[in-house]
Amino acid sequence: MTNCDHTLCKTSALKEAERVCEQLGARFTDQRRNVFEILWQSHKAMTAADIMNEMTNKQPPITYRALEFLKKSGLIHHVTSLNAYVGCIYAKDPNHIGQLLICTNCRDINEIEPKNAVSELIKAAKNQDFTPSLTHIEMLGICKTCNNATS
Amino acid sequence: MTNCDHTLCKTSALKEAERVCEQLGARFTDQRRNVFEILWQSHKAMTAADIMNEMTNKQPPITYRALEFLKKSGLIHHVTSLNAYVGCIYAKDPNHIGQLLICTNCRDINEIEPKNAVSELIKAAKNQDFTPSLTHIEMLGICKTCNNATS
DNA sequence: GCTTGCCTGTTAAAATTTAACACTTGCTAC
DNA sequence: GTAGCAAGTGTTAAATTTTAACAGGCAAGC
Ligand SMILES: [Zn+2]
Ligand SMILES: [Zn+2]
Ligand SMILES: [Zn+2]
Ligand SMILES: [Zn+2]
Repeated sequence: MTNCDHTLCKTSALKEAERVCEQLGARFTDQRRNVFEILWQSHKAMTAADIMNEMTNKQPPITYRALEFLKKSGLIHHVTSLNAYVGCIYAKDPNHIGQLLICTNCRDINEIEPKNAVSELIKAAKNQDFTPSLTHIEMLGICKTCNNATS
Repeated sequence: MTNCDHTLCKTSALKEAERVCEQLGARFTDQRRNVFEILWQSHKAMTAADIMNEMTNKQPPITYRALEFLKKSGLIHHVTSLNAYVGCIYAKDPNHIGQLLICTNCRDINEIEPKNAVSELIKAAKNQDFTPSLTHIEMLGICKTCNNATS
């Protein structure tokens, strides 16, 4: 997501977050907004500690509770291979499966949407009589920008 | 992997581990073997603590070092969404991408091999000029056995 | 105004992972 | 065979990450 109009990107994410909370009958409180805005400063993965350091109220439970809420609400993704977090750009679609291209050099994350890969996986799961509930797809590697920089 | 002849399964995994170490010019030491055999008692995900509890030498660094080695050597997978580990059944192929069906009820893991899903992902990555190095594909859900049990 | 449920603030503690460093072991070169 | 080296271990402790527990506050509905 290096080529986004990020001001716009962030604004619309905030709008979407408010809408989702409204719909869930939950509140988009100061703490939750604080975490959300910090994450949306960029598309880079941030650990809980990274986020906590930038928060107004820096106490661990505050941070973890907000992260937990945002994750459950589908507003952010937990990047399991880095144990970090990133804002979700498909929050509109609560059933989408996050497919993350994660740059190990700059930690920038590009969330893509190839339905094909997912449908192949679901097909394979069905073959094994496996009923999926939550899927993580994460590719670690080097992004376009970092690739160009080193060459 | 509920339908495997597990004695056989485990024996051949051990053979393979010895071969891989040989080839890497590394040693399959007592500690590494200890961790490996504990993991291969079943196809269930085990946390570092689970494993440590069953080891002869129960000191954290011993456990973590062995896990690190086995992971780097491609003999086990780190199951990032559970922060746990499981033996790899495709260790012969050092370049394969682990695709794990993880039962959240019994923690049993079925490693599958649909090349289609992977090739779709790689295609998508290429479209973004992203150079992948390590990919995690993990589906959490309910396995066949557990499904039948509850119905 | 009072209840009820959600959310916060605060203090600790538990769980997980890593650093540092001295020591041992197996191998190779002399 | 023995000196030197790299790989692996043992041990102590600390850093990092995550969670428990509980008291208090705030907003919406009766
Ligand atoms: Zn997403
Ligand atoms: Zn990058
Ligand atoms: Zn594997
Ligand atoms: Zn199961």
